[in-house]
Amino acid sequence: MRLVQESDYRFRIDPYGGMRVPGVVFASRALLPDPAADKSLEQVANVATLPGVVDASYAMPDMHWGYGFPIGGVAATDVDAGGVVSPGGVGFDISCGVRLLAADLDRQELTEPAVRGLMDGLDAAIPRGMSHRAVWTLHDARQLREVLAEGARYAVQQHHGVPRDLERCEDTGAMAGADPGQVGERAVQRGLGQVGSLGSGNHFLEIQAVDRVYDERVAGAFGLRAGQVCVMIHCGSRGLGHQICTDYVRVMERTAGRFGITVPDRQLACVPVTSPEGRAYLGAMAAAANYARANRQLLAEAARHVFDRITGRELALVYDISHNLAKLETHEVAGAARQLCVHRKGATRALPPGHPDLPADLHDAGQPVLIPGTMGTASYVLTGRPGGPAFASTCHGAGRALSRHQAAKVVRGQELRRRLEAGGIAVRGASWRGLAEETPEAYKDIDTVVDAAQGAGLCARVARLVPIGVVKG
DNA sequence: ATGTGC
Repeated sequence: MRLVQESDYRFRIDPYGGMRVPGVVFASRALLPDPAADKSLEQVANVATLPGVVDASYAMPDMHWGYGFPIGGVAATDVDAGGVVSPGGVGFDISCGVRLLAADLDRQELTEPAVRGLMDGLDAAIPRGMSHRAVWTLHDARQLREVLAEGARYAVQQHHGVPRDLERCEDTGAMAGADPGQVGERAVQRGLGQVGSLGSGNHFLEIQAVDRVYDERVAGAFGLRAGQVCVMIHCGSRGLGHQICTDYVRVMERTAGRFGITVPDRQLACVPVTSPEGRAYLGAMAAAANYARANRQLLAEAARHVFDRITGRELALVYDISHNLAKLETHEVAGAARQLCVHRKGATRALPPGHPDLPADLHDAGQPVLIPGTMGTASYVLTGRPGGPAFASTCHGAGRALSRHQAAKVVRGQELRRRLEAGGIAVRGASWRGLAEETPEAYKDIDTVVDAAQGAGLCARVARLVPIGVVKG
């Protein structure tokens, strides 16, 4: 493989083997993965072999090794030119994403006892880890179908939220094309008892404060100001999305050959978007996306109740955006508008100012892009930039540098909690082992990743947030 | 990420 540096934050992999387009990696030299330990550059090249792929197989600065596609990967296929959809291009945690809420409260107003009260309240109110608890217990599969079809809209209809919330959700809270009938029985069973639960791994709910504002005008449009207290929620579609991914990888492994498709890695199993199997996957995937949105809506409501009880203040939704999704979008390719299936896996949509899909009050500001940091480190709010080079996409987080196993050997959970609390960050975990696996040393530096993303022209910084307290899945 | 593996 030949990796050519094109500019400070852009590398090109020239086509070789079956690659139909080049690979493009947006990163500084220091952020590039170590090929001895991480095969994600090879994965960028593998993705470039997929039928119908256009422009390039892209990777964001937080890229690392994933299932088939790299995490931090963006690839678009031309729907009307035999373009494929691949579950590995979305990931197991379908529509994993981030929701940010802003309190009408400044950091200085938040006393020590209030922080403790909030953290204890959230500790009790936010189901997480491997427990079987959730905010909502659905009556039956019929009610789950409503969640799968209508997402956060259904939660708001059921009075778990206010209509304004939906204006600040991607796709106003429900992805079109969701087809609950394509969701298998096992996925349904796993999904029934998990609406309103964080899960584990890198999922969290944090109380944060706006540490720095880079663009006052855009931050103001997003409802953010320096010193403001916020709540960030990072979670996905739990066992339901995982089961859907498992089921459809299996279906596509069986049927890809029927369409004459061969791939360099069986984890890239895919079928044409327009095939019955492709349509079925996209219908089930959109249903899982809606499940994840309802999940975040319910957890936000739980946090609102705690904030109201302890501080008497409200939480306004800034935005809710996914970073694991395939979407049918229109983009210009070689001067012509084409319908594309844009896979973003560990990559965030970043609509620029003026984009027609933005709500009217964000027209001049662009889409809020929410980047969750590692436990104990900063998170970012960004916005899209006109003429962005990767189908209006940017990074999604810090990106793992050590495996879970390696991370757990670096530090013990108890010690990590003491360290964070000594640094003024309150911690409410789910398990000591889970905490240790998420130690900041196991991740790349978020500030460096965001520098590279902005330097590559993918996005622009709006605000930096720092943690006050973390409720860890 | 995941009732953490075939």
